[in-house]
Amino acid sequence: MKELTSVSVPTVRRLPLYMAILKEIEPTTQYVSSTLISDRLNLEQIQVRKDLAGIGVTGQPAVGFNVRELIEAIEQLLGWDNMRDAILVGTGNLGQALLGYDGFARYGLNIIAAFDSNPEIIGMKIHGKPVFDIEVLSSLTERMHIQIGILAVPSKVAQQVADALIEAGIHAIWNFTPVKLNVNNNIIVEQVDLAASLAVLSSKLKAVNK
Amino acid sequence: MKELTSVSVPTVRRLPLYMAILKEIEPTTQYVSSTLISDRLNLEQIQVRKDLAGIGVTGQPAVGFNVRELIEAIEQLLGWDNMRDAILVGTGNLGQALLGYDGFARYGLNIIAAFDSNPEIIGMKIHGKPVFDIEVLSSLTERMHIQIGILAVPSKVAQQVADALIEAGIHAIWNFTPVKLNVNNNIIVEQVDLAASLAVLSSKLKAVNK
DNA sequence: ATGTTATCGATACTCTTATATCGATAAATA
DNA sequence: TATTTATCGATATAAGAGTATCGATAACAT
Repeated sequence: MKELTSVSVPTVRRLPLYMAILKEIEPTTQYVSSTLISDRLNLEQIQVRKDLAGIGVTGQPAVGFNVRELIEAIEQLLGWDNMRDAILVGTGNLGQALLGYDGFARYGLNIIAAFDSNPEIIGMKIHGKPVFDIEVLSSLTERMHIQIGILAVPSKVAQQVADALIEAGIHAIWNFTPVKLNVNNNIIVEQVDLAASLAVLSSKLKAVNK
Repeated sequence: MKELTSVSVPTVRRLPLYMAILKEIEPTTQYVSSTLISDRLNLEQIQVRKDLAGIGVTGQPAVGFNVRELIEAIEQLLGWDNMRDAILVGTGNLGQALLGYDGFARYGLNIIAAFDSNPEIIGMKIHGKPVFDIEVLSSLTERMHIQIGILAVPSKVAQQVADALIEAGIHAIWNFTPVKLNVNNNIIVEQVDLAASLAVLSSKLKAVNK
């Protein structure tokens, strides 16, 4: 169970899918084949096998992969084995929804607080999480060594708030705005681009309709 | 302005980014260069140019692309030129947030109603949108010829609700669950996979930290 | 008027990702 | 015990996406 080169992004994106299946079958199954996983996900068998090889686990010909071993390897690679604290900026619709989503814990993410600039919201709690003034961002992040910032602010201020996050010591930004952020390349940015996703849906629908 | 082959998904995903810039400069600018766009988005100049060529617009050497023409081509390709109606299923945290997000209008999407199975919510309005019983799904979708369904239900029932959506005549599913849906290939599925996105962020952070 | 520069289109190349093939292994079956 | 079958690893091939190069064009500056 060693990792030689870094795992590709497409592979990493599929790992949570594999994980869901593995967790489901774990109680009753000791070995799993790449075929079983690929069938359930409508993927190619060889793609699953290559992904698993990529994360450093080896299977046994004619037998399959050890389920427990796979789970541990993926958990370790994704950091789901120990919790990471994060803060969220922007308590609009989306920000509030993310604060209330209890599924992140399963993925090792713990949002400990939110920040906003609206005086009417500062000091309140949303889904049990305190909302602080964006101005005091760094006091919390630095004291608690927070590395992850979730960006859920309006587009117009996205870049500016991102800069503030980095200034406050954040290393990784989960960007829910449709803005391509301009940051140093030592900062990790992962974007959830709803506009892009909708564009794909929409263009495919358009292509079918005519 | 003709489209020869279908535009690639990566290209489509970048179009909204281009659009934001085009809309911004439109009032004051008639021609735009691929360099200007690429600089503002930290992309390669040639990638922008190839994308624009891909959607069927031609520029003028030494001059650039006509801004108005670009906007119209992209709007047409993405279907932003005329509104599409959609329904949403699942009024948990995420569902409610999507109902309240007013930015979709800009992308030609209009959520006209929500559906849920919880009797306490059925009959209410969320962000001004009515919530109906999931059981009466088809009566609305068929009457109004709705093509797009937004799936924001718990993972356990995702496949089952997707089947119900298709049964009710939905052609395209915007899937916010982390479940890989199993559908006929005449049905369009576009997934917003937060688990996958978080996995990428998390693995990159893990790689940096050691 | 002439040269320089920014720009595009077309073609070629590289890199990453996905898929196919084949021999080896061990379980299950005849 | 022999044969079939499902499975893996390794290597090779194909497909897709990104990037580089070069000649042509027209605006701008000299």
